[in-house]
Amino acid sequence: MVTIKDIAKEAKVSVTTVSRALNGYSDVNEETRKRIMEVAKRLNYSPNTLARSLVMKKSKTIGLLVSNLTREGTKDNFTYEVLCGINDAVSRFEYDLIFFSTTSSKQSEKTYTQLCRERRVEGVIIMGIKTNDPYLQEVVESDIPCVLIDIPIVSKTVGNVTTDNLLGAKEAVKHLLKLNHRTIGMINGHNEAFVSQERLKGYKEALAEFGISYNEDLVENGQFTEEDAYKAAVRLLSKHPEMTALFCASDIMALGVIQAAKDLGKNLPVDLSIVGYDDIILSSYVTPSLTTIRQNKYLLGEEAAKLLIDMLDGKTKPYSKVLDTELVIRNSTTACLDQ
Amino acid sequence: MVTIKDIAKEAKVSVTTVSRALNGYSDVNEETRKRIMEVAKRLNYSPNTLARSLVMKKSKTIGLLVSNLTREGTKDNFTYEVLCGINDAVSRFEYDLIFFSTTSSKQSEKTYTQLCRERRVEGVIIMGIKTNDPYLQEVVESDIPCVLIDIPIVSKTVGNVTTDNLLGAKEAVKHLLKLNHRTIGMINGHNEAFVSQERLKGYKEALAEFGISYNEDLVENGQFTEEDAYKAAVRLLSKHPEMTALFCASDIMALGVIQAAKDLGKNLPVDLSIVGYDDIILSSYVTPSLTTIRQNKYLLGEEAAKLLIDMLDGKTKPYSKVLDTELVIRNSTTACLDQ
DNA sequence: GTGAAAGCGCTAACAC
DNA sequence: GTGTTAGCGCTTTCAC
Repeated sequence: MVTIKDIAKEAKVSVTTVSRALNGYSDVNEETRKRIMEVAKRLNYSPNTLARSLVMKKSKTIGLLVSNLTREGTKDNFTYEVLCGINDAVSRFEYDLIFFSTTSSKQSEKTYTQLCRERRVEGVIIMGIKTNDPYLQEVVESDIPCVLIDIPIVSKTVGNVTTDNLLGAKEAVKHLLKLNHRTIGMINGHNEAFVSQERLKGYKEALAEFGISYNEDLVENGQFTEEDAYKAAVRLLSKHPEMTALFCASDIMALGVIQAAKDLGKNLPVDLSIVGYDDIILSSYVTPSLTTIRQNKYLLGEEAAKLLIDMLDGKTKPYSKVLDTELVIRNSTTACLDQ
Repeated sequence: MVTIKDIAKEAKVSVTTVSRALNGYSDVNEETRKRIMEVAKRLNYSPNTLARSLVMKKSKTIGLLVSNLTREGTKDNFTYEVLCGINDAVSRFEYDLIFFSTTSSKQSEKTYTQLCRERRVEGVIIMGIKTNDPYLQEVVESDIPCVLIDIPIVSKTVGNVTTDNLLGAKEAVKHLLKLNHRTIGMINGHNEAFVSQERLKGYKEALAEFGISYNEDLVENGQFTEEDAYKAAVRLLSKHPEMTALFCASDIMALGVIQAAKDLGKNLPVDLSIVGYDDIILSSYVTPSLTTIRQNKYLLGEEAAKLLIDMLDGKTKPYSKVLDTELVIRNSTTACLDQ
């Protein structure tokens, strides 16, 4: 492998000059620069970023920690789309992305800080992590710049990007309320997700605005999975036949709910209106097509990467960026005719 | 940042001994080792892989070149699932994955070899690349170990993993032939994909087996997109009203074909049987649900990573691995009643 | 069993 | 404008 030493020898200059010429410093004679460039090209030289990073203490890499890069994420295109956004932004700024392959078993062996320091990443983007993940505590205490996706923590080194989950959920439920529904259930995710907490708040606020008191009996957790949501829906609908609408904290869960309702002999959407959350591809393909709250997942990733890079460049202190959501009305919701 | 030098000082030994102790060499006194380990832990030491890689000339990283990590890939969960497989396998073998963020504009500035050498990756996995991509030629000539996904090239340093596209397509078309269809069209991808060439061969072979001569007028390219496939289907179905079945080289395209057929007033599947390829999630959700050829995308990624790592470990020479496909029969195909 | 010393490929004072 | 030198953090002969 050819090094700057080889170039130096060939061009009859010192390695310093080669380094300076290659890095575009101004204090190099135009002629020598040209000669050096020519030699570098002829020898097919590639700089060794490992060596450079070692001395500069800058690796130009961003770590990516995805705790749910699993086949379950396939239906839900969430992770993938966020990834696209991150990748596009990161590449625009000449950083490379290193994928930390972390399984829960490995987490116990290696701490978050170790993971990052070993690879000398300059910053980290984290997604899909639960609020009770042991890494999270470390992230906050660590001095490694980091941007969290969907976890509203801000510290000296930690920023985050998320969508407005409270408002999104509120809008979803208000949509149902405006359609005259008065007994509205909710299938939430799980308690270890900030988004679930926020979406529950939104649900409550919407009800309150319409003078309806909150009944915790109408809310169940579906663990963000189709199967659990199916079961939760069956329980909820059996126990509360008066329920005319259900708000689900994710489209995947709404899929399970739709199936449950069908299996219970419900005629959708007349017997039951359903609103999802996310706007995944499948939403427009299920029958009935799903009314939902759209999150711009690509933008979520892009903004996360941009925020992190701005932090790394010292252009900004960490902060919390909240993106808008949008109600998408399809065929799974209709006016309530009861009473 | 604490280094082995700090540990050496603290433990009152030389850096050599620290290095040996930390790396589990046998020729270190048990007591010294224990002391060193204890100090390392107390100082919260993390090894610097950059420095290690520099001297060892092994980076324990695998490059990932994905040329279509775009939002268009969202519908099609292909890239995502392959990625999951790669990630799982790679993490099992203690490698990390580095994502080369390559846009076509960047490709012209930096050659494939440069990209790899700069980061000193030990090997590369490439997917989504077209057969006319300028990088491909380089890949073959380069001495960097590489595994291609869905491109059947083998060289001294290049292996590949793919599914049996010829057989898959053949099975798809034979399924239609057995249902008594005799005028079967095909919407293929584009000529710059090996899989398209193979699937076309499979289509031809199936027809030949049933004594039907190939008519190129019944085949159009749909560029692997829903929109182009829609247009191609409209053209094909208008020009050939006698056509009773269509084989599509991807499910995404089949989605477009279904829409086209509906828009032309066709009653599916009675008026037109459709077979797709891939078995994406949407396939079971569209109406009618799609008969298709299933590819195990996760396995594709997993096998690619395993092959590459085996090559890196010198356990095997590069070779071509072909995975099986499976016909999944749903509601978009039915017996032909014509004649 | 342990240490001194060289070197991986690069950048950056500092001198000239 | 260019070269000398030191050093980034680590591994690895080689000698003791």
